[in-house]
Amino acid sequence: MTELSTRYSPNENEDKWLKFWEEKNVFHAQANPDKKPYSIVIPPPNVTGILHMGHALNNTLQDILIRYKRMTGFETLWMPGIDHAGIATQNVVEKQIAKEGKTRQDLGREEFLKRLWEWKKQYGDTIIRQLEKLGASCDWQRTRFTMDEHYSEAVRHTFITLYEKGLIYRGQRIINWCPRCQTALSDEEAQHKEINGSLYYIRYSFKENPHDSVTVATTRPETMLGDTAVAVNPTDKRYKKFIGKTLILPLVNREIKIIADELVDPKFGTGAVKVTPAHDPNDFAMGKKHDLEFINIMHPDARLNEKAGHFSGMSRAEGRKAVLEALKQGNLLEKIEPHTHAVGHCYRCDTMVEPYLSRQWFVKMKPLAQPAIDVVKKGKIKFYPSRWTKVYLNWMENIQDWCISRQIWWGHRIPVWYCRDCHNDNAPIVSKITPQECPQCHSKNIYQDEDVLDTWFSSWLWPFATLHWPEKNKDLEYFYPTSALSTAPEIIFFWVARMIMAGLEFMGDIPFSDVYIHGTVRDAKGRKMSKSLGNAIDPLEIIKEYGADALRFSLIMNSGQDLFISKEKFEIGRNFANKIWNASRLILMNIPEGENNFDLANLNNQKTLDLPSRWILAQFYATLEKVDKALDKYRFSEAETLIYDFFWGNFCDWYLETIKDKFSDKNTRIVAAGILEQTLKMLHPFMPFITEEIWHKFNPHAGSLAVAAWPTINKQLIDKKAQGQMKAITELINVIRNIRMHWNIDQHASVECFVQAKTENESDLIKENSGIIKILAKISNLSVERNLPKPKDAATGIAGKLKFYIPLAGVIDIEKEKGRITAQVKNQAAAVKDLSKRLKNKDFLKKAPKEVVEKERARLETLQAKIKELKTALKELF
RNA sequence: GGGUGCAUAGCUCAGCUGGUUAGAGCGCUGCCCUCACAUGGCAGAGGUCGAAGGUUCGAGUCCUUCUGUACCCACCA
Repeated sequence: MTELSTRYSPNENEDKWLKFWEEKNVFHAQANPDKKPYSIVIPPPNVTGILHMGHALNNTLQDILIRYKRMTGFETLWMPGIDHAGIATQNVVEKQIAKEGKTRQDLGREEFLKRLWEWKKQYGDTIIRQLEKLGASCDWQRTRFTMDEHYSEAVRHTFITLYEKGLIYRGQRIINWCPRCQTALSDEEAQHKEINGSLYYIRYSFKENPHDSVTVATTRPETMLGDTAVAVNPTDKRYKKFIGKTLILPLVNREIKIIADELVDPKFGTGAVKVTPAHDPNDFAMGKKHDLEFINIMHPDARLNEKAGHFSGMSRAEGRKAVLEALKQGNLLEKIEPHTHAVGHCYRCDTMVEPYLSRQWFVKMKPLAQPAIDVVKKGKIKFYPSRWTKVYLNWMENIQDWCISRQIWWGHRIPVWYCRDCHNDNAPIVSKITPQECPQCHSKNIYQDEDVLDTWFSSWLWPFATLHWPEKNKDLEYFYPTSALSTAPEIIFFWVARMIMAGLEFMGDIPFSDVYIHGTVRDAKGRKMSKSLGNAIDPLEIIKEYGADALRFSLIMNSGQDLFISKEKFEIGRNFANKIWNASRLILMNIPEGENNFDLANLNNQKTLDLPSRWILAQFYATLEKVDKALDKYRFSEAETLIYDFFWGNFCDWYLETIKDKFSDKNTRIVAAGILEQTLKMLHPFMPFITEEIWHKFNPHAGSLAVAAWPTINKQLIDKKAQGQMKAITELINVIRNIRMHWNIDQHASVECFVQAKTENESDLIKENSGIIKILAKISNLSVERNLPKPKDAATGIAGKLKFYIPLAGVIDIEKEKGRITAQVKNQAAAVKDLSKRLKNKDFLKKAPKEVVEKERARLETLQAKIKELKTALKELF
């Protein structure tokens, strides 16, 4: 007899098991030649991160995989770690020092970095602790940081290797510039958003003939201050005669030429385009081609600079207003049309990105992309769900060079030095260690590149740099390539694609074979959950209130696609945990102190077990088989639903209800406790805490359930006959209950039941299981006869092939009973009609598979028999 | 401008290779605080599976078109 409280309270248990797991070191992985490796690298959360629902979902998914594989005998490594998140983290600390009224420039680089490291030390492991609370079974001893010394070396090594291969170069190009963060961004970091803007039509007049003009259309009138040409399509008849003519740029009075370029679409706007080579990627290309002047009219913070004449000093928005006003004054603004277009925004601060001409470092991507395309096309790497394959390939096939330099301070400094004496801008010193002098002129007057590398330039090494690459070692050899990667769809380009390229380039092998892409967590209205919208549900709050198991279980329940979350959705997990708790409680209360070997293999002679036991064993193993299959295919919610339905719908609702008075039987105890134990194992990856808790109630001296062996399928115990027989019994009980409810029989009152069995088998089945029927349907006296006259004032029930009577003198109303049965006849009639029609169809008989025809025929017979019985019952009422 | 999802009960979603009278949770109705659990039990109501065509003996499931909706990508100013 074990005393447990009637409600499961997760908080008392969860911390206890966290400590237990840590003390027993159960999540630690070591290269072990006797086992197969299974490894996952965590998508490293930002060092600024706090746990949100997306993390909770993604890390639960990974934990399910890891715990499942650990229990099925793999040496499992789940590598945890944190990303330094360059821009994001720098922004946080900049805000912090802003409160002191200072900027990073005030502090200077060294002092600012000191503050960043202090910040990292203080807050850097917040999210790690939160992931632990979620139950994530990472090998925490290995926790990595993308700016660890080892890791930084890997980053430098990578840069140098690619540079030497000619895959990294420095170039003057138009890049995405965030005027607020004041750094370059990659194309992926500029996120396009639809803007309802305007298209402005501006007149540029000819130098020769100031009364005549060409009208250009632009969405960004302020950039006209940097125009150095107007372009038209060479085939455009309207403008052919003007090519080569000179225009006077309004407001600036610069002479600019009309050039011809097929980049110009004659159908857009007026067919004449103003060309601003320093502020637009297309114009930049034309500028190069036609040898135009590049006039940068902006400061790095997007204020107009001295090149903008008397507009200098204005912000881009003010500048636009002022330029438009000036144009209007000069009657140069022909018209304004509404126009929506997509504009890039900084993915960190949401500021509108400026296409900006500057000198940056780039990675040449095409050569890296090709092998990464091949491995996916060949199926060496598979995406789950598979539709993401196309998204990946499409991006890879159109890949652009990657801008990797950032004008911030927090990150991996670019390992490049320049010499002031020989001005080697074009032959920089690229070195893993800080050089002492210029190798050319031996000058000591050298300085390092001011910039740092894109955060993703370190993250793309994650699957192997966390294993101390480039150093050769056992772990790297054993755990690489990793097995699976789970992440959000928006990370495919940033990270997944780049890891595949890096893995192939540096390790010569894929970084993982399976990529699982999970859904987006949204609120009940379908909006993305975010702090700024104020619609976020804090997973920690759910853990506090309902427990980590409930959070995990509820999140996975509908994780097949995007999740629409509201607080009530977590009740399903809480309720299920409570159900598990109470079912365990029932069993524990009925097991003698000290009895603890419930190995199902110990059941002597399984054939002699009673029907419910044979049935529940069959149901369990059938479920296990399906759960295995679902997990192997990354069908998490399906696996979970299978266990839920089995445990609640079969084990609790039926099995436990049938054995409440049979706990004195040893076999019953073994089956009940044994199935529970096996279910706990099956459930452990989903709900690690409560399963561990109950496991130890049954096995007080056992080790962690996390390292217990996953149950193995015993196909012999999937007893089809028992499943069929139990179905007949439960159906009988259901129909009796229905009749009781229909006639408002007091729930505590017992009734009599007379069953008519047509065969010896049926009769035996009912007799053997009369105990269950009596308890579950509240029957006082159950008699089974081959031939049975209808008792007086009795209700008639048909359950499958069985007909039975329940005497209800004084309760039953003959007219109402007629109505009840007639409704049932009607209910079946439609199906009978449909079936017989199908069975008369010659094409169906000829073309459908035999089994299907047979099945339909059998169904029709059963239904017809049932209707016949119902009709007889109706007659008997007269 | 390309691409990808989704549309099934009042709500949120299952329904895998086409084959019983389409399922679950929540909500709703009725009855039960029965000694595992009211975070519970039992019974029940509720669906012409977005629309129109097509393939097939047979379509929620496959194909085409359409409508609505969500998201992703893209240097037409």
